[in-house]
Amino acid sequence: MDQGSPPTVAVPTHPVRRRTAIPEATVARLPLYLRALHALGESGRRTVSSAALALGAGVNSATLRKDLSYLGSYGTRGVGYDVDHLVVQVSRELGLTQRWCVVLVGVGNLGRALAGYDGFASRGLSVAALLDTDPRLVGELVGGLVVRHVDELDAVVSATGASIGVITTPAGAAQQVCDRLVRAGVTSVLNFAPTVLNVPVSVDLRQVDLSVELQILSFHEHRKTRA
Amino acid sequence: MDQGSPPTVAVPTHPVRRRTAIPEATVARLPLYLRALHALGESGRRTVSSAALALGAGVNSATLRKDLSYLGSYGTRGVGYDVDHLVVQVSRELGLTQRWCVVLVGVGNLGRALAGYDGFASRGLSVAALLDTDPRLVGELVGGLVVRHVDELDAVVSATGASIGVITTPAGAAQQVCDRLVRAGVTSVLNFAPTVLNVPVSVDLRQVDLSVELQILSFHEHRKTRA
DNA sequence: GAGTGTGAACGTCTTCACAGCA
DNA sequence: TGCTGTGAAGACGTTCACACTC
Repeated sequence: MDQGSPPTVAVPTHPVRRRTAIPEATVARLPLYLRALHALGESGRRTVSSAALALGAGVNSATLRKDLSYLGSYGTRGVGYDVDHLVVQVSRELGLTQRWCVVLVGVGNLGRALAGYDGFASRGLSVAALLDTDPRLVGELVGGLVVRHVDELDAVVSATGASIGVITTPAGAAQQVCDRLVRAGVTSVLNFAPTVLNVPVSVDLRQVDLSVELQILSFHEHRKTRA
Repeated sequence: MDQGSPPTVAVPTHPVRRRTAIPEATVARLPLYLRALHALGESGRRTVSSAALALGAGVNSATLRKDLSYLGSYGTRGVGYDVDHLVVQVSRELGLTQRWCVVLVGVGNLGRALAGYDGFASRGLSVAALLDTDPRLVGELVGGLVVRHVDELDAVVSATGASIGVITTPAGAAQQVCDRLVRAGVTSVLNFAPTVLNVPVSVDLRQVDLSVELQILSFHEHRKTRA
């Protein structure tokens, strides 16, 4: 996807490319494996088979084995995977062995939910700053952080070295906030506002629309009633 | 997928099957089209081309045309699609022309965010009840609804005729809540708790893990630093 | 000319099935 | 024997390219 690859047998342009690139679908499942592995570790399991781990992550065991094989051969035939070792490997692959600072813009209920979410801190992600435009919120203490005004965005990003921005503002403000984030130096954006955002190609963007999920369920409910 | 289809030319077992079943990937995009169409409608547009609508929804225009062709031929060659008409067609396909009642369990920040989300009411989805176990929350007014105790779940589902349940509890409580929802008669579940849930095959289940998205971004950030 | 609808090509993802190793 | 690692097959999804229509 980076270099236009010829339609013949894939010859790496750069001979010392680690392994084959990890498929996006695999990347999206690694966090699920990590979650399941943490749960297993806490329950005292030292080792786990692909079947058991797949169950805990809610995927097919063949899918899991193939996914893990992209990272390397970390299993033992006849035995399974060492839980602790696999946690390290998956974490490393996801870049969670280093801390990523996150700035969050929009301190509504969703913003608060994310700011107070344990799942981040326990992984390598820490919410370093909360920003909003509402003067009534600025200065308030939310999840141990003082809410700052959006105008301080540049200063905040510089000071924290944040590279990831989360947008939990209303849809109308999202593009403007996004532009500011990008200008401040953020290179990845997670958008919860129900709008399509435009970013430079160098910036990674992910969109999450909570209402989409419910509408998909509506479709399936609808289908049931006319079967 | 319902009937085991022979590997030869697909002959419908039931001759009066409406059209070909709509792919899941298409279903997942229909809400995006609907959102873009509503935005266009509010800005006064009467008609829209596949290119323009695709831009507003953040997808490729060929993908959009193919998606819409699954619903029928609602476009006019050389012109485009009638905005209002398409809103009706997409809404109908998603089952949003009827109201679906949703019960939400877990009135934390995320629960409140969802309860107060405009995007539901404006579509066919209405949050009919909020439930929690915390006695301090029970009785409180949140988004115009009085929070009820989870023990009232059966009564609430019966009274509202709710068929969709949303779980925004901590992970530890999710499976138990899910079981209760299913026993109460809910046939679709949307789970935000970071755990894999087990449900009967007759129940539709969707999982959303907010931390997964950030971990995916972490992966991409990590990849940038070693390029 | 403008823009939809769609076969065909292409790419990606999943699953099977089994060789190979502890 | 038990379970991983992986080629091969198949299902699925996307994109191209163009015939067809207004």
